[in-house]
Amino acid sequence: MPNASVTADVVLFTVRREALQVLLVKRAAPPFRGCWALPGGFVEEGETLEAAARRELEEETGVRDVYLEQLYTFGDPGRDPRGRTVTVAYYALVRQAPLRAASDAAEAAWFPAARPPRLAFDHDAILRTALGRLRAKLSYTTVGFQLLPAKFTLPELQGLYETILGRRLDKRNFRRKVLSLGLLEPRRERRAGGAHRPARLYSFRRRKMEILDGQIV
Amino acid sequence: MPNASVTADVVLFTVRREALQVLLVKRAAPPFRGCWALPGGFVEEGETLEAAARRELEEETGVRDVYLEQLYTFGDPGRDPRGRTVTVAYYALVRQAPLRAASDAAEAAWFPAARPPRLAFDHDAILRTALGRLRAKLSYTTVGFQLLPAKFTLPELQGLYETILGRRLDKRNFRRKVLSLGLLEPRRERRAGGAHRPARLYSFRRRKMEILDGQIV
DNA sequence: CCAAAAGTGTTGAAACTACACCCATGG
DNA sequence: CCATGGGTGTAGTTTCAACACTTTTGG
Repeated sequence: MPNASVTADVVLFTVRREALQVLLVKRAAPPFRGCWALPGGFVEEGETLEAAARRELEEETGVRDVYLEQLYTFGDPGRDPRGRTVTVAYYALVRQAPLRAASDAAEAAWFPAARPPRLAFDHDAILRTALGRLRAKLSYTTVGFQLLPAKFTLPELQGLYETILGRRLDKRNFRRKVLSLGLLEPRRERRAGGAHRPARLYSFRRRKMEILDGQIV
Repeated sequence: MPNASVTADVVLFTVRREALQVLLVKRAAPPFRGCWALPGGFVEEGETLEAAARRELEEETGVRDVYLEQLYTFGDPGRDPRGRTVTVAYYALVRQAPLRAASDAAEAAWFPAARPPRLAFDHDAILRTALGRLRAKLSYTTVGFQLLPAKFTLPELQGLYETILGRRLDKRNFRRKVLSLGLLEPRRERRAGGAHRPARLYSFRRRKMEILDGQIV
């Protein structure tokens, strides 16, 4: 006696061009046809909620192997004109942004998370919830590290935090705290980059990543 | 095109006799007939998820006006033998425990949250999740205050924290920190209680309750 | 007057914030 | 040699944990 449709939607973030970006797809079918929306869709029989979120994300955008965490469940009556729909929202983080060129079903693109276009359904509320959660978790967990590639510099890590939190951080204090966590492995190489002094590269020590949830910024 | 049943279940905690207790109901119908379970049931048409949680809680146990917060959504296939069921779990806190005598539908009773009886479905996992969340939130929010009556003493508040966290706290440090929050209004009265020195009563200043989310213990 | 719980201060350690200069590199 | 971003240390403040005795009451 099913009484509702259950969907899994994903708020996928990345950082590009000094800004937090969210992945949206253009809806190919009504309702809200042609409108931008979070990737997601109906949970299939025999499939866990998280598996549905991952499947929909990959189907619609080609993105896989992301850090994924359940966010909140939205089920107000009237949020979907087709009938009672409950969506279990997830938020996810990826390093780079290799979108599948010309995805079969829908058009997908990155948008600034702070100023997204008009969204379908109540997806703006879901996005705001995800933003709040990401900012909060950034301060007391290491989730933010998921947004960087395997090797990165400390200025890059600091810039990431500043971008998401929307405020400047003190260079010396930031370095001291991050290094004191003992999560970073300094590497011999440096970032060749610009016309100036190259920065040292670091990588993560996987072991300690899970354990630690101490406050960072 | 509904594809699942959606239920709202509630993990209601209180503190009685020096222990954290959880409210359970005995199932009157199969599956798991006669087994203890979390109060909850199907979300009705035109009803928000939270409203469903409150309604089910009151219908099955007579308890209302509780502090209620969405916890997590459980939807693994196979968690309900009747078919695909997704449950949006809430956790809730109440001060006393005025159970409705002989509720119409089900038998309801309090159990120690740490050692519950065998539970229906995956309700043991839901309970564990709620316990973890409550302990975590106790440390950095003021949710725990929801478990006390309007007037209470500092030793009572401290005992509450010790009960939930499962460890002893230093009396002087605890008082200093709690009082420094400026949330408590000392009252002229004292608790008459035992054969010993009576403790001063306090009440909450409602205004600041919502604002504050700083770490407490 | 005694048993039992309420109440009260200090000190050392650790963590946080604020702050300014030198270093290394490519052009 | 210079412009630019990378890199480093200290001092004052605040927060935290550990710790023992005096006070008030009922019996």
